[in-house]
Amino acid sequence: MNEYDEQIYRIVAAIPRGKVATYGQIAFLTGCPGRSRMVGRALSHAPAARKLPCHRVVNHAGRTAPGWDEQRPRLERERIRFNPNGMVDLDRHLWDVAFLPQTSNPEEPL
DNA sequence: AGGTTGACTCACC
DNA sequence: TGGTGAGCCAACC
Repeated sequence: MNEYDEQIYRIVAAIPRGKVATYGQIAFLTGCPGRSRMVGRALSHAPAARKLPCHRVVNHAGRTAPGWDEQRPRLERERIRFNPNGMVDLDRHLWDVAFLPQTSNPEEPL
């Protein structure tokens, strides 16, 4: 695994229970905004041994990953709400790390 | 080497 | 809301 993937995994591991993050958000936190596709790829290849909460990552619209039917039940198990259209209610559950003070380092796990 | 493919996003309709 | 098209970039034919 390369350093960039490691960085992504660290950030994903820091997503709190009951919250979700978007691929773009994570790409931004790695210092490489615009690389959301790379985030998706890294997560799709994430080793199971890491036991990452990758179900807490959705796309910018709140849609869950295509072809992964277990993601939604997992989210609902943490009391995350879905809109009638099948999207995560981002207004309610989006990880608000972007609003943290600058003094905190989002790349450090909590 | 060059075309295709994605767990994506944005700007427009 | 939802569709489309362009930009994106590493992995994979």
